[in-house]
Formats: sequence, structure tokens, C-alpha cells
Amino acid sequence: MSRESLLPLLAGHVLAHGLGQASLRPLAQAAGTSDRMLLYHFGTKELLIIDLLSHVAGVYAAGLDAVLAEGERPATRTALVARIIAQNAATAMQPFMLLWWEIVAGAARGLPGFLPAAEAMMGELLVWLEGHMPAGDPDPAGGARYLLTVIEGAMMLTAVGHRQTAREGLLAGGLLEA
Amino acid sequence: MSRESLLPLLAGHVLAHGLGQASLRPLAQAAGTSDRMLLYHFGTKELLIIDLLSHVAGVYAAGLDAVLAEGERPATRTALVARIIAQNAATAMQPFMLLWWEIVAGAARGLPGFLPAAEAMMGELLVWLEGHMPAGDPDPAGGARYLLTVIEGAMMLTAVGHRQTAREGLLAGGLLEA
DNA sequence: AAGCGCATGTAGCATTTGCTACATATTGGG
DNA sequence: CCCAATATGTAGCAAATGCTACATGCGCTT
Repeated sequence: MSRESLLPLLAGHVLAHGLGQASLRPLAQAAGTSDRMLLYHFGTKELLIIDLLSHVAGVYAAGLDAVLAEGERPATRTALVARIIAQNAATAMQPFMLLWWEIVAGAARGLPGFLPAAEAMMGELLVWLEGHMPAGDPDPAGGARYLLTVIEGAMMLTAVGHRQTAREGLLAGGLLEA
Repeated sequence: MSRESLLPLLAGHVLAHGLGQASLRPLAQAAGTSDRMLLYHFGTKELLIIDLLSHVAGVYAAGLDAVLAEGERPATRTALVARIIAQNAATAMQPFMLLWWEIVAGAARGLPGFLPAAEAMMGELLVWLEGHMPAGDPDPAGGARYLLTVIEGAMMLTAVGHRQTAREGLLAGGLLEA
């Protein structure tokens, strides 16, 4: 079992149970090894988490590329927003969303490895958005950044029980069709 | 030392060091008591955290009311956005911001007490915003929700190292003057 | 003064946590 | 075949964590 073959299993556990419950022994059990072996491969829990976050960021990027392949380019900004909102609300995305907020919290606090991972994931989403802006959009670069800001705000409000508020906000901003 | 007199001291520690480091003995020391006494007053760490988050939400609301008293009503939405962005970027708000993302993460995961606190704080900010929309704004209610969404998105992007992205997004959305 | 309830200190316990020491398998190159 | 490097198991340790048991002070009523 190499580092690389371990990471997906570790990521699975963290996605299922959160970073808060990510202590060595549970992680090891989820990956079918021992804490002893995790330290052997990664050196330190801190280094393991850093590798793990980096790996999660990579998986996220790959997932975006997969979604990028399918589906046609939306005709309007509102269609694009609706598509992403729906995508993020899908139950398959839920575990990732839960993990995401922990990553944001860690990044804000400056925990090692968190900020690079968070920055990378938002960067990926940004380029994805920019590549999916409606054809003929007057300002694809700025528009993508604008939509990213709005969408992430809506995601956050949704996470804290203000889904309705977010929805009304998007409506009032002309970013969602009634 | 009653529950109520303890809470501000506990909140101080949590604001300074985060919820992750909030174990009973450090908390007790910050409040000038013992873990024994914390459990005596709150019954359980979980109950303590719930009380603590509720208290933090109350402090946040009071802080908003204080800011509400001073300052005149902005003339435009962009002025309002600029004011809040500046407010949140102030170093005095930094500890609260760090704590906020932990609360969001906890709320998303359904930890007891987190969601009510987060919901309350966003609710407070929403009414504050609604009360500070420019005079003559065509849609104060929807506009406040729209601005809330956008502002929180910008805050999140800022927290993960995408301050510039957020800024450009706000500019492209016409929510910030160049 | 006696006794009763609230408050608080001391000590500990069982569990978890990250990590280490030491021994042992496994395996590929000479 | 031998040996050295790689890989893995076993056992444990020191610290932290949430919580409990027991004793004791402190104040108030009767």
C-alpha cells in the first residue's frame, strides 16, 4: 500500500466523517492499515492532512473536468447559475460540501495545507466557470468572478439554513428565473 | 461566578483560539475557573458550547445594533457594500470572522447549537442590511438579500485567498466602484 | 448553634491521541 | 543463498480529554 493508493481511502473517510473526526486510528482503519503505517508513509499527521487536502483538491478538479465534458454551454448567465446551484445541491455533492466548510475554516485560521487546497479548488471552479460563460457574454472574465462570488454566497447561506434567503437574493439580483 | 458572567470570558477564549482548541481545561483557565466548575454550571461540554454559540450570536447582534446607531444611511447600494466590506476587513472583526467559518462548518455538519447560532447571525445581518438600504431603493427586501448573498460570497473568497477574485467579481457586478 | 443546600477544590479514571521503540517479516540485488 | 533495505506488526508511553466521586467550605434559615 503506497501513499497514492492510500489517499483515496483516506479521502473517503474524511468525506464521510469530517476532518474533526480524522484521527490516525480511525483513518487507518478506513484505509485498511494501522496508525503505525500511516505515520510510516506520511511522517506526521500534519503532513498526512496536507497530502490529503491536496489530493481532495485534485479530485475536485478532476470532477469539474468530468462535468465539463458533458453538457452544452448555457445560453444565459441565469442558466449557468441554475445549473451550478442544482449541481451543488445534488446529494452526491453533500459530503464534499460539508468538507468544504471545514477547509474554509482551516484556511481562514491558517492551518497548514488548508489555504493552498481551498485556493486551488476555488481557482479550478473559477476557470470552469469562465470556460462555461454564455457565448457572446460581454465580460466572461469579470462575469465568471461575479457569478463565483454570488454562487458561493448562496452556498454559504444555504449551509446555515438560509436557503430561502439566498434564493430570494439571487432572484432580486436577476441571477435566477422565477 | 454564574453562567452569564462566565460566557463572555469563554467567548473571549474561543474568539482568540477557535472552537477546535476549546477543551474544558483551557476554557476554564481562560475564565478563571476549573473544568469541574464549567461542568457544574453547564452540565456538559456540548451544552456549554450551545450556550456559548447562542451568546456569541447575541453579542454579534448587539454589535450590529451599535454600528447601526452610528453612521448615516448610504446613498447607493455600492456605498453600502463598500461600507460592509470595510467593516468586515477591519482587524477587530478578524477573530469573529475566523470563528464564523467554524460555525458555518459546524452548522453544515449539524453539530448541536451551531445551526441556530449561524442562522440567527445571518438573520440579524439581513435585517440590519434591510434597514440600511439606500432611501428610495426600488426593492429593499430583495436587494438586502441580494447584497447579503454577494457580500458573504466575497467574504468566503477572501477567507480562502481569493480576495482579488472577489473584488473583481464585485466590480463586474456593479457592486463596487472602481 | 445545627443543619441544609449551594458552591468549589482535589483526585482520579477511562478513553483517545499522536507518536516511538523494538522486533519481525518480505523481498530484491549481489 | 545472503544480506540489506523496505515494509509491517506489537506494545506501549505521555499527554489531553470529558467526566465523576468525594470531600469541604460557605452562607442562610430555623
